[in-house]
Amino acid sequence: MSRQRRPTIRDVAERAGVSIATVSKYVNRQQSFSQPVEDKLRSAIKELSYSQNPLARSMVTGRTTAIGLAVMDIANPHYANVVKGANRVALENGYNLLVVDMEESIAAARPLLEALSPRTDGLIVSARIPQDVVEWLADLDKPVAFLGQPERDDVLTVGTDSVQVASLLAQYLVRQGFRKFGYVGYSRASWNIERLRGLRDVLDPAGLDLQVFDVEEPTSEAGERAAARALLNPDRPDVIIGCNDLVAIGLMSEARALGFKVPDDVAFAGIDNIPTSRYITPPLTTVDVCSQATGEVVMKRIMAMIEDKPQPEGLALEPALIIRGSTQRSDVTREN
Amino acid sequence: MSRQRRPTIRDVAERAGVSIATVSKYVNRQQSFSQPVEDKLRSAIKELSYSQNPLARSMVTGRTTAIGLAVMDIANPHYANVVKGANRVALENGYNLLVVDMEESIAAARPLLEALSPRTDGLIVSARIPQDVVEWLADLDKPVAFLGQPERDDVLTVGTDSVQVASLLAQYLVRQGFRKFGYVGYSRASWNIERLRGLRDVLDPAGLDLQVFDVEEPTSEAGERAAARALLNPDRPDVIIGCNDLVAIGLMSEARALGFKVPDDVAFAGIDNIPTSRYITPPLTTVDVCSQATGEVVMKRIMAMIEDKPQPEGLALEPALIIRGSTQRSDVTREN
DNA sequence: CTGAAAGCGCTAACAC
DNA sequence: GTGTTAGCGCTTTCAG
Repeated sequence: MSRQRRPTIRDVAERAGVSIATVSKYVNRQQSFSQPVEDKLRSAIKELSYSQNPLARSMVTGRTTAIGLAVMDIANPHYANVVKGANRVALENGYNLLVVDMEESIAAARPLLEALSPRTDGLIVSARIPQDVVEWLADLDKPVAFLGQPERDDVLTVGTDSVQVASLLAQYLVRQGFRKFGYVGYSRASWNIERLRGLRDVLDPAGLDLQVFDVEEPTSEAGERAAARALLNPDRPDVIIGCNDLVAIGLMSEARALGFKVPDDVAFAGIDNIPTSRYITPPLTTVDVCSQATGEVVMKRIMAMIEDKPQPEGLALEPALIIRGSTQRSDVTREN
Repeated sequence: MSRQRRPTIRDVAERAGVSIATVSKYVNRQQSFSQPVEDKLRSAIKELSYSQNPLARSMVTGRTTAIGLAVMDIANPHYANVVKGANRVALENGYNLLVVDMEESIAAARPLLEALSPRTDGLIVSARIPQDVVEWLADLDKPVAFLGQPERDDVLTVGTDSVQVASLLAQYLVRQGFRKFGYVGYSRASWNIERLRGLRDVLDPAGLDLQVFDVEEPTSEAGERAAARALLNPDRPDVIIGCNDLVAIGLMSEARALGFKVPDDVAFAGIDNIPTSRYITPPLTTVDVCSQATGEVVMKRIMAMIEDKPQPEGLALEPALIIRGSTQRSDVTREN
């Protein structure tokens, strides 16, 4: 019905009897105007219900006031919370956050980012992307920040330190008296090797055993499928660490289905501290990686880059051990 | 360092020794070329790692090949899964999905959508937005689809029928022998009244009691806070339905913390069938509202609108009852 | 099959 | 204060 061409700046200029430059300046509040001109402008804009075309504007200014955020899997609550944090800060500062989901697909990353990049003033990207894409991004005339573990000095990366996160967890578990460790990792993730190192840094010196398993995707379903491998062997670990909470939840669920008592037969811990980990039985011990704060910090940092301001100080992300029932055996003195 | 301007079509043309028109046609695969030209084009593009600027393209074509999706809360797994479904279909068909989070904030909707709209060929919007924004969207020169319950005939809405969903659940619970019902709703959501009606359609004729409570936000935390109100009264329900799984999970968790046996003292059910509902204890009975399929369907429909094709057939969304432990009392004969 | 040229809607000098 | 004009990077007639 009312489906018609959007009015342009030229329509407004004609109607108000002024030049298009004047309309542009008015719309962008760039100066003051004589009363008659201002009145005509206001009514012309209202009558046509004109609004700026941001695409055309971006073409000439080179700015979009939008920031892109590409995550590996929006269905992972960790990423959803990163988005939450980033979104809030973006909105508070007059930016729009445009989120795209890469669906854990490395191959799709490049075209997705190519399409996203020109629509934004800056890009926030999950770190687990191929090196050539990282190069391409770094060469881009556009601020880029990565989510995750720093790998290069010349790019900004925000996230908790994976080595530290894993060590924190391992130290606690050692103190709890666990002796045989299992780690169910996701070797396709860039942080996997760091987390493994964090574990080994603690376990190796103590001479403790670590069995390593792998999932094909970092989900609860994959965790469930991996459980039997880790549990049904004579040398079964007495505590199993999932590379993230999702995996740990799947592992623990399947362990219980197989008849194991958690944590007495086998204990479980995860990493991330997603909301669900509090609600399952037993509640999951994990490490809070500050998902939402990560989003906030990366947003603040990329805004500083875009606006050529100095990087804000005091934005450190401190991972925190969250002790819950999944690692607190009844036969062991509890800490804390 | 190498921060330079993105290469333009002109750079490619120059390098390949052809005109920009030729480059454009090549990039858009609009015709075939002589072997030498094709070779030069390919290598020039590769060497410069050129990619089209979609903004400039949109300026002239009027199309963006992007579709916007505005959700109320990306941290709600239901929406995250809608995004998943929509994203997959979009990608398969050469569109980019741009997601924005409205953070459950009605006020923020309008400006967010105004910013999103011109960047897309069509908009998918969570239905719970103010009427004036709906009007504005409907008058927009752009296909729009809503997520949720149909409220107007002149706009496309995709989602499972909330009345049906609630009735399905109520019928089952009645068959299970429950007599005193509780519903913890979220009155700010447009679907709340429908869900309540679906419940009443079944309970009223049977002369069964329904106590209604409300949460201030549809989250597990709010569910936890609401639990005491619903449980600590002499006339406590024997089954409590959360308006969604998140709320139900919070309710059930707090009920257990208060010492109630679930489902024997009090049973719980939710709506949505989010992944977590399978992993908690006891597993949550719920109704699958086809979150991911909703995203797929709405995407297919809006693509049809954008491309002026007839609406695809056979895309009905059939909600399904998912029976789990949270409503299966040991003293009652189990069905199914 | 290839190229020249006219814009898409807007902003940013630069004149007046 | 206001207007003129030259593009932003690209597609699209229309010639050749």
